[in-house]
Amino acid sequence: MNAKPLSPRELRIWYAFLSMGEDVLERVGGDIARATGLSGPEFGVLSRLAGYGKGEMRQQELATVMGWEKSRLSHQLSRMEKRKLVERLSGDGRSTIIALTKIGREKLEAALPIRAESVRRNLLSRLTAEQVEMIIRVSNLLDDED
Amino acid sequence: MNAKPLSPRELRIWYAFLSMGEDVLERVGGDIARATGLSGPEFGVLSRLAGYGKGEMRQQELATVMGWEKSRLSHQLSRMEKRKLVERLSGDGRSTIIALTKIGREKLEAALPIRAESVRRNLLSRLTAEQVEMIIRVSNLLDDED
DNA sequence: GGAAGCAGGTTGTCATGTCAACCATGGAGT
DNA sequence: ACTCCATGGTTGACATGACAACCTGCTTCC
Repeated sequence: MNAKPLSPRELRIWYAFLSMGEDVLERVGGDIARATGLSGPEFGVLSRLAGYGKGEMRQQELATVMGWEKSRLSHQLSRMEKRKLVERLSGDGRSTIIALTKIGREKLEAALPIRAESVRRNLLSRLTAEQVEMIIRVSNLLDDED
Repeated sequence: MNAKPLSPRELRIWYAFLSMGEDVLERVGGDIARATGLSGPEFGVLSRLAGYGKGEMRQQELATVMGWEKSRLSHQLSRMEKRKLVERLSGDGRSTIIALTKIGREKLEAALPIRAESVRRNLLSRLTAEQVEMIIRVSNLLDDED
């Protein structure tokens, strides 16, 4: 357990891997923010809410589909509630229902085509079919592990 | 300018791309943090400092090689100074020299093999030669664009 | 020499994330 | 009924990040 530090070649691969993700994410997030004022996390919450049923979901379920801890989601929802993007409806006592507001839905509708255009321009249009296959394969690979 | 929303297939690719980066980054960062107590940003600053000359660099130069804004770096250095990982030496009046401390260097030395092992285990060992080529190619592609 | 301007840093404010401690409700088991 | 306790949420403290406003020495240029 005293591995040799990464070689220059290994370092290059590692940095390339890191910058690949950061860069694309920043571009797409920036496009959405400039067009609608929504941040990445805000967009994420709104799109999940809209994607299930009528734009309502139990908070715990929302946390699960987003892959977030409960406290992270609670903080995020508090900020979004202040900005009228979502509202908290009292559930059955120990649970809480999160619902899209009118404003939240409108902003989301405006953001969807922007994201589509940006993802296509910044990522999809630059990938060959083999590269797409690889992304899916590597991603599945990594998801499955311990 | 009213693009159709992403299709389910496009969405799958996008989410796969996102999770690929997040997941690996979280594992490597977690390994380093558990072993040494260093966070990702802290490790980044220390390794850049050690990588150039004797562990000293002008603050502005450090910002450039990290690709960070000056205010982000200033905040980060303040926190790291409080933890005795780096120190600020007065430069020529309008500049500041940032230097590794003994503690900073020791923690960095401890972290390097951990990172190497973790990057190999979580990324490099899972990629074929073609996949490595592709990562470098896609990354270069994306770096060059406006 | 004096005004303008810029480069290098700092600071404040707010959004985002993580972690741990805490609170409240609904059951389970006795 | 009463104690326990797991589940669902909130809160506080702190690290991280982005952005804008603000200082402060040089230079430049007239």
